[in-house]
Amino acid sequence: MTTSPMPATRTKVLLVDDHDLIRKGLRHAFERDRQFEVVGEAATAAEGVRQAGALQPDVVIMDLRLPDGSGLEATRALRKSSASMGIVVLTMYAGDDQLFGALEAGASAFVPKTAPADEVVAAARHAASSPSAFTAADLAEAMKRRLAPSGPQLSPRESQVLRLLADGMSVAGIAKQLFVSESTAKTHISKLYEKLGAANRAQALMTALRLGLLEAPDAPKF
Amino acid sequence: MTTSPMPATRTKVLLVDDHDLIRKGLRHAFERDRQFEVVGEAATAAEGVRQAGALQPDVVIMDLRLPDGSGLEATRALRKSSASMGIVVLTMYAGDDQLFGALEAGASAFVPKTAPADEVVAAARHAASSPSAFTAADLAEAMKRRLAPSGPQLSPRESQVLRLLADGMSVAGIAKQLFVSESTAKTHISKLYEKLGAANRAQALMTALRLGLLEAPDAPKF
DNA sequence: CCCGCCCGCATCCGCTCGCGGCAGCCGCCC
DNA sequence: GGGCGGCTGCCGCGAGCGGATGCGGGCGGG
Repeated sequence: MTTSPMPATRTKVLLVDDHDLIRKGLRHAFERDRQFEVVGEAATAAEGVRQAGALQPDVVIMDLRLPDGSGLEATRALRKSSASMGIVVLTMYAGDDQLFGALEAGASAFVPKTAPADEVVAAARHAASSPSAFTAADLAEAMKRRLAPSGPQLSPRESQVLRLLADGMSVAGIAKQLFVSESTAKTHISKLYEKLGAANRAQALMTALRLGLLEAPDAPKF
Repeated sequence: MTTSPMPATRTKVLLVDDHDLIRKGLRHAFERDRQFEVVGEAATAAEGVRQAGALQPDVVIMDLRLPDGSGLEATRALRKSSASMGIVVLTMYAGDDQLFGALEAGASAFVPKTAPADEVVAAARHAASSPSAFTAADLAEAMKRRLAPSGPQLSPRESQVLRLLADGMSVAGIAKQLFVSESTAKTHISKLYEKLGAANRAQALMTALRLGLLEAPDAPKF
């Protein structure tokens, strides 16, 4: 435990979040603690990585949802450039399955934005001292979620077929796309049905969507 | 324009947002301005309405996504109890179509959380003086989005058929469910394809999902 | 009043789909 | 080495699907 105060050099913090309000909230929280010094703010992943390179912060507070791409990518980049940097990942949704991704990307801690501001500071404190340490609870939960249910495993071929089915392709079309005979395409489709417990295209697509095996069409809301 | 400063009595502000970080950011922003005084914070819609009744704030900052229901409901309730209260609606997503809903519910302003903190304060200032005034830009955009594209209109029967298709039902099954002949079911399906520009079930389902005509299966994320 | 739309029903036709069965190839594990 | 499971590939069959077209009734707006 680094319980001893650090009078000379304070822990440098970089805030990466596209919401100005959140950044200001974080800054407010950190500035109340004399251990920390907020050395920069960034609203995008790219800007965050750039500033991290320039400012060499001890801890980065990283939002996962950023306008120019995933905060996971940025986290990966940061971890690659520095193994000792503390990276606290913030996420909007508490039950986010991206926890697992954050772990893989090399985050040091994972805090939902619903948590009180103090908790972010506490996580940052912890991350500054032991940057590669998720809490046991975090790990346990992530593992439980990933390993237990793990829907049906699709072969590469089946995944391709699934995506083509989602495009409304016919058997003939799929066969052409994959350079195989129609019979083969049909076999793949049948296997797909079997694994998904579906009896036809419609059920297969809906089930695949439900299991996250297929990218949701995600309307532009108009 | 109430440009004159208010030395005696300051504008009372109530913050309603389930994220502590955001609340702290807002509080920070408002406390820098001597016109305002943050008189309360609430993390839920119910608590927000309760505090609004007790504290009688001049302006309420209201998040739309709250744990115990929509901020829209709370906004409606507040507006019902007081026509003169300023209500600034905050939302996470800039292009949120809930802008329209916020307008209907009686909000005074609409600010995305990506906006700089100052803008929220500015909106609150504006809302305090003219609580029922959306900006022209807000209105124009909401109208444009609502009236212009408005995807294909499905008849009630077609919507039913669409939902049954999503369940993987066959023509015969659909006919039985709807107590009509198979011919009729087929007719509806054909009409559906026509309206959705689809040639088969798969395309119809994906298009319907993309247009928001069909509830996404939305996995429990494990 | 007529026109357009939604609903319901029907027939014909050709094509596609989904199913069952079969088999070669590869990697893994005993 | 031999067995086994998964991926890939192929065939034929019957049922279901999609397209085109026609008919009628009810309801609402120009």
